[in-house]
Amino acid sequence: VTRRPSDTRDRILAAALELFAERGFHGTAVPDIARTAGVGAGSLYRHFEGKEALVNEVFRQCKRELLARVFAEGWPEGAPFRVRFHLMWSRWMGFARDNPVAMAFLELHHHQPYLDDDSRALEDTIERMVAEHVSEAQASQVLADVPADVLVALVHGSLIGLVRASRHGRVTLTDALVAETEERVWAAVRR
Amino acid sequence: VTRRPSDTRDRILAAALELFAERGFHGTAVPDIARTAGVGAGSLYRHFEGKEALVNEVFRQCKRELLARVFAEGWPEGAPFRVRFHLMWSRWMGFARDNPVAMAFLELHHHQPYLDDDSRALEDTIERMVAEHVSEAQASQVLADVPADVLVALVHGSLIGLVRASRHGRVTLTDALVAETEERVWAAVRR
Amino acid sequence: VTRRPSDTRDRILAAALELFAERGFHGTAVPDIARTAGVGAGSLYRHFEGKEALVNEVFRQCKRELLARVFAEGWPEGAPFRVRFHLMWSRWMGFARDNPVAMAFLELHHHQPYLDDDSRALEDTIERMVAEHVSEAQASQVLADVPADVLVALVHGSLIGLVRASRHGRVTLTDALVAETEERVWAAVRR
Amino acid sequence: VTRRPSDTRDRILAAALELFAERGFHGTAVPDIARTAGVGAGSLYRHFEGKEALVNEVFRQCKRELLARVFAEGWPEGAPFRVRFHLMWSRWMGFARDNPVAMAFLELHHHQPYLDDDSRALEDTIERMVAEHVSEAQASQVLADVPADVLVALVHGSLIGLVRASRHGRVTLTDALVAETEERVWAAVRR
DNA sequence: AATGAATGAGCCTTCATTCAT
DNA sequence: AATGAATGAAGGCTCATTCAT
Repeated sequence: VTRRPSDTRDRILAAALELFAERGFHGTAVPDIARTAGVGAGSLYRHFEGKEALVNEVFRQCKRELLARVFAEGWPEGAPFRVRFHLMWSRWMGFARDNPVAMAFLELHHHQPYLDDDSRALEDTIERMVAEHVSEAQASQVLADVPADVLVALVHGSLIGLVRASRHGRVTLTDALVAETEERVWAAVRR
Repeated sequence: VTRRPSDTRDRILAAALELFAERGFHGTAVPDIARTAGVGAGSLYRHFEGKEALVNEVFRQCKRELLARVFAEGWPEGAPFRVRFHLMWSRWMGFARDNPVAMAFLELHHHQPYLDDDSRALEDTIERMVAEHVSEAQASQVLADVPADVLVALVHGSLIGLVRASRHGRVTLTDALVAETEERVWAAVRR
Repeated sequence: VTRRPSDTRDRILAAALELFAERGFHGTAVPDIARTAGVGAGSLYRHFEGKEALVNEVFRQCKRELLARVFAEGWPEGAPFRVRFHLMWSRWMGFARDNPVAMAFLELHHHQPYLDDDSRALEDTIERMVAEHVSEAQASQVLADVPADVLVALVHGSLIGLVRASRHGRVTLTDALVAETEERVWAAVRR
Repeated sequence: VTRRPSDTRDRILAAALELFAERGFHGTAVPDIARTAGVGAGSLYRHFEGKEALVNEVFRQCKRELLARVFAEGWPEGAPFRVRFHLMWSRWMGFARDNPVAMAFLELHHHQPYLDDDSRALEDTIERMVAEHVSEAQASQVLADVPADVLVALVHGSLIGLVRASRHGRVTLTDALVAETEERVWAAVRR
């Protein structure tokens, strides 16, 4: 059956996201992706150069979506850092709640050797954006006087910890919890 | 060549730890492990039932070492929670600094489907130990009044975040940093 | 290269029959089967679940062909036993002459532990059919009054003995010889 | 532990006979033989050149024992053929009854490619002895006037058929049955 | 003479990729 | 554009054999 152009491509991307998130890159077989996508094994190679190109595409799509969600829509560039921190935390958590599979995928494929230059560039972009905000806030003496990367590690680590706990069903990411944890993490990083 | 008894086994375990930590379970080939260990491919199967049994053995060994380091030697069972928190944080961080490869391995193989019952039981043991301390501290109104699992996620996540940052060379785990971060994380979880 | 549908499967079956008959199950390597079939080693696994499933398929195919040859075409169910004995002997011998490889295969794989339930069921079917004829003939006092299984063993053993001798080139299965041996074996089992 | 010289060798031969008879040559692992013999894997290579030399030794031992049983003790060289036929049949059957494992081994390893020249020579010796008796009997017009090999095939096949049936529990080789079947097979081959 | 850990060739099988249809 | 049979390199594992003790 012939489908709407790019439908095939999207089905493959969705299936790949799901399986890679669940079993990792090396643990996922290309024929399995094709089957899950409901697509012939050969079709995959018309849309992607190979398995590596496919993970990278999925990776970039997830990262871009996350980036768009956190920073793009009405991001208050000049607002006080505390306000931006609030938006960042709540939107990031919102993304995690709405896209648990994408979040699991990103966690599992962070800094892996099969990620190509484009994917790494995208990772760097995000990290640089965060780092800039933090440095600027430290200059304004809003944040604790420790290396910026330490603060980033604390915040990002806490977020990942919560997301993982939610994936294992030990925590539920309600609005109240997101707000509460924001306060706690803020307490860890403020001056 | 014959070696001193159990040397072979240890060499295999060391090589497996290294490669699994670097490339993951499915990304590591058994012949590569053997070659890294400087051992014939078949020797692996005299000491372990297979690749899966091998990861599990490595996993358990790492977990046990971590457990021993954090809780075993002179653990002050009755001391105030803040004291125990200090020990836990500094020892755990010390383990991470001394065994970065083991730490990376544990991070990568957390809750994977090829872990067997024994490995899972060991994971549970550690989680339960931590959870007990936290619950007890909450009962004494030392810790914030949020679900215990949330506090655990914040602390564990922060620790992992720092370790990962140190692995990427963005942070150096000096004694001062360990002490400083302990204070910050404590600020996030205390009442 | 792509072939006409199911050609690959048939080529594999033919090669497997040949090699299994010559070297036995454990003595035959899957890559050898593939090479003999003029097919990639992986193709075997698209058509059969594995080496064991393959022997079983070959086994069943041989048994079914033998069964069809001996009993199916115009088998005179009500005729006197001597007539049926004649048909059975001559057709079975005919099968052996026309399919010496299949016959060797069946001889070698009789009652082996890697045969599955379906294959065993087929073996039983044939044995039961033979046993029924014999019992009925004994009831009519045509056959000697010894356990039916003894008569079956004498006839089947004689047949196998002749087939094996013909395989070793010590005997040639001419029509005259088939007729002659039928008389001799009949002399052994008649009342 | 050190054993009586040649005890080790005998234990290995016994274990090899048992396993080879059960699983065939290629289906039997050398370490299994050693374990069954209660002997170190290396010891096997002090007594036999390798796996092939071992099967051949077992083969020859079985054949020699059979030969001794049938022809050696008080064989009446000049007696009428019917008498010799009686002795041959009953002694051969006796051997099968007393050494079912050896019999199964011989059946399974008949004419296999890993048998060496010595083993083949031994097979030929027996066949030649039988053939000589038969030819001589045919010259005296005691036996049917068909190629000697046909008669041999009928007798040997019947014997194998009965032995196999007894192994599968469908027949019991009592003295009465041996006598009865001797008469029937004789009926098949006599003039 | 006996042992059994060590070895590596070779086995069965999987899977990323190709290509005729 | 889509398919899926075919491929063969590579993976996990076994086992006949060796050799230091």
